[in-house]
Amino acid sequence: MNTSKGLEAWAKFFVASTRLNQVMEDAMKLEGLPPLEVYDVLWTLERAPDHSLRFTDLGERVLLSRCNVTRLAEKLEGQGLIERERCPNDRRGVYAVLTKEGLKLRKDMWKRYSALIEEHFSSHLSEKEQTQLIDIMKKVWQEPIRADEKSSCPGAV
Amino acid sequence: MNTSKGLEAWAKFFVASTRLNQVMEDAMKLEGLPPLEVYDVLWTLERAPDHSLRFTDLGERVLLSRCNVTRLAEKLEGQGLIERERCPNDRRGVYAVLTKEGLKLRKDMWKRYSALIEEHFSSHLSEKEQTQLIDIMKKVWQEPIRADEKSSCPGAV
DNA sequence: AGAAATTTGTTGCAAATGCAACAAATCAGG
DNA sequence: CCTGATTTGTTGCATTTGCAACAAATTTCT
Repeated sequence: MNTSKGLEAWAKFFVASTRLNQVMEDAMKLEGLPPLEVYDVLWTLERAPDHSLRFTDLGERVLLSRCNVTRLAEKLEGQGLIERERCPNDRRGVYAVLTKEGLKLRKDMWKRYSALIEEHFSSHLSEKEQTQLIDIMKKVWQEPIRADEKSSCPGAV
Repeated sequence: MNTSKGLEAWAKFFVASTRLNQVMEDAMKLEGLPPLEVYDVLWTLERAPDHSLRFTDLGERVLLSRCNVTRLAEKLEGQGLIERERCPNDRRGVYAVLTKEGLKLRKDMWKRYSALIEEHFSSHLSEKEQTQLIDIMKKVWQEPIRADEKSSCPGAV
């Protein structure tokens, strides 16, 4: 059973993730790009079948509470990045559907975002270290398996 | 340069840190304990000389914006966890000083927090993996070196 | 010494967030 | 069917957060 080393690992992990996230957010904002949360939503929709997801599903994957999904969706719809569509089978349900503009913005954000990842993260690690990190992260957090999901592509935030 | 593997590493890193953080926060809240941000502040003060730090320094280390330091300090003071003390050398400055109650709460929180770290993080990793992770985190984020003593108290050399 | 620039903490305001209550729709089980 | 329980999305409310303006104190530079 581990004590100090495990705790030190957590501390370093926690600090690094917090700081790097902050650095990325600041850099994105500095160029007038939306926060990474928006990227996350757009990218999640892009991977989903028909570029659409029910609000509940979207919230689960993106880690937003329900009310926040409603409000964020409202805002994104106002910017023409997504559209709402009522679910035919379940009249409670609402789909968020990615628009062309949303797709374009996602790609534009990715240009900058991927460069930031490279600059502040990947470039500091050897390929071997990257592999090690991937393995370690897998052990520490396993995303629940979703039935749909297309295979990996750019930055599954 | 490398591309896909570095980006995958970032994605996994980002998701794991976000989710684990959420898990920990929820668990703490479930037991009526304050959020980890409070732990962070208390622990930062505890490590500092005389258990005290100027608001600016505190904000830098804990990653709070200035106004948030003021307000969080206000709240913690109301709960008797810290005290404010004016800086003698710089009449703009305010120190946040840890109280006995603050120290006690920090320790109580740590009992639970460390158990959560063990449960959700350390126990999933071998000692070797923990070492690897520490090394990788160091490469990816190096905390600025603080000239830790009364550094930011001007004129107090 | 004195004017300009910078730092430090506070405050008002607007936006974001979490929580709980809510109505409508669906589901479960007799 | 029918009643009660659950799910889904929305909304009101209180809290939190970030941003910008601000005054006081200090530093810088001439």
